[in-house]
Amino acid sequence: MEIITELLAGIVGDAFEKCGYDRSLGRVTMSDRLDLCQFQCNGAFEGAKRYRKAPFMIADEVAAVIDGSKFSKVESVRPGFINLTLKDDELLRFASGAAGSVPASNAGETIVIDYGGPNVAKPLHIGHLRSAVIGESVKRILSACGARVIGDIHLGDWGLQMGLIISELRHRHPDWRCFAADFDPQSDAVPDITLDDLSEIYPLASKKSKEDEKFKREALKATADLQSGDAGYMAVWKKIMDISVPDLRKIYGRLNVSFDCWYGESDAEKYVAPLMELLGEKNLIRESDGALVVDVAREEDTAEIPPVIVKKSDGSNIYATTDLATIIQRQRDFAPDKILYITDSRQSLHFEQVFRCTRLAGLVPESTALEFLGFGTVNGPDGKPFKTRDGGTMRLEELLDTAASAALEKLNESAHADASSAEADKADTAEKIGIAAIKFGDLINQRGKDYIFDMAKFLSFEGKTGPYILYTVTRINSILKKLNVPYDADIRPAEIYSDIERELYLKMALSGETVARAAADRAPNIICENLYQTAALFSRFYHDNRIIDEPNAAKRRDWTALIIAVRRVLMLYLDLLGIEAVDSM
RNA sequence: GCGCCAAUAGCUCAGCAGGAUAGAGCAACUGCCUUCUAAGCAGUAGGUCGUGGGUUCGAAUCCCUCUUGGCGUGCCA
Repeated sequence: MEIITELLAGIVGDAFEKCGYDRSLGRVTMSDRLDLCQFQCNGAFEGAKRYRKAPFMIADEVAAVIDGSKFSKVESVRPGFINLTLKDDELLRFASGAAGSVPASNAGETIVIDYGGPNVAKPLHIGHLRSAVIGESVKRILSACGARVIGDIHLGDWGLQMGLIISELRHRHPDWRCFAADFDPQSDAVPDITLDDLSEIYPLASKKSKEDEKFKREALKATADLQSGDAGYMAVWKKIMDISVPDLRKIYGRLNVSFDCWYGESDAEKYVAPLMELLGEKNLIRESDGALVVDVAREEDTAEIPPVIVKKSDGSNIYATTDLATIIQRQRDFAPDKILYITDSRQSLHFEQVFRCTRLAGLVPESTALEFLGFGTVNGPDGKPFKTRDGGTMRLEELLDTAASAALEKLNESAHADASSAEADKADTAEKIGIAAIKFGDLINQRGKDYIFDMAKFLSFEGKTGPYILYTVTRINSILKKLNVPYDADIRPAEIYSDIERELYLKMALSGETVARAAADRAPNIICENLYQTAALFSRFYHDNRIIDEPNAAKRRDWTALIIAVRRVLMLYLDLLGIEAVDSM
């Protein structure tokens, strides 16, 4: 599809060129003064410097020769703006073409996105929300723009956290066969462990290791032994994976977050030896305090960049090891053009080190982009990292349940909630509304910044929220049902009757640009913002006009076409955010 | 110490490849449901864009100083 501002930039650029100026000055943006025009070009200001001429003179000159066939208004306005407004039929043509389609800005690219990154040792908590939700959206946006995108969850299943759990289990159950020297994986089974056990054991073991040096050493030893393939520990590890992974799948499923690969750090193990060999061949490894490190600092660094530790002094792997080994695996399996990492921004230095090491070792071609997309911390209303009222960590599942039950309550008290809908349907709708509230609330924040997670605000479902968007869609659905017109009916609008409609069409005409920008910046919040604005414009239109009892048949038909197009845009945006709509609420 | 990031309305946040009057949601106040779903709509009020300088015809946006806060700074991830 065509991006409208680019198309207009071509037309205006032609005019600049015709007047003897650089055609790139013809850049067109959406107007910031809709009362004056729909689009503007500020190229005359920029040209003024270069050509030593007053901006308004250039603007006058250029405006006079712009091909006006698509415009109802082309004017030069002091001190040098070129203002453009499309003819209604052109706007309609653009808007109905743009509604629901996206630019192929990433066609032909293969992109691996590393997101989610849950730790299998403990239940998902609110901190895992962002990576999952942002990653899913970025994946969908890039995929919509034509890229072949591979989402990889990159489970945290091979580090110290496993050693901690194993050590604690060993203390509790010294009699378990898996901890015996003569453990036989063929005949000995590991007793059952439950999710509740895990969620109790991990924090406890983690705390214990900070206070008890002996226990810490045991855990480190267990980690190293696990990585070396100790049969008993492997059996316990397997057990933990067997109970943890299905639970993760369930919750990511609720969040409508999916992964193409469920690889973990453990899957990188078989690439660790080749990695070390390669680093050795290139003479990149140096021994330091018993550990093996790679120096990645550069002359021009203003900050001190410490070396990457690729083997700990006890011979075990650290996250840099698995991250590097995983790059080998990804190169081998997918030969991606880009690898995107979506993790907490506190890991930025770590990834800087890993990326530098990757370049030094030549693990991927020079042309392969490695991008770290950090996100901010989720804080509570007090501005400190989010905690429950009793100071604990809020489990993600509990959070989703709370949102869903608040939505259900609201659904029940709603005037529209008639007795006709089954309880099961209501619960399903409430679940979707709750998830929409949480995801939209997260995604609307600029990725890199910390944000305040306020439960009360999330559960109010008012204003600029996910439920507002879903509600807007249900209103359109409701009208279309009463008109007996399918949601996806192919009706082309012929006429615009009011400014609000014109604004809606303009908004829709710019949807391609919105998606392209969100893709380029890996910024779902741009989609959120435009989704809200589109929905809000529709709501204004909705209140000013009544469609189903509009006596003028042509008008009714055009309005029907309008709301179908609006619906298409809303649904597209929701899909790009990974949010499911509901039919009614 | 060094490095990264942030600071915009009472609160939470957009806006930042420089442009015309700095926007939204919430909270406050006023209206609007016999009419397509009021999880809505309209309106009022609310801002020296942290400070000081600089670049520019023009700065919330770019550069520098300072202040405050957050984070990072080799064997957790």
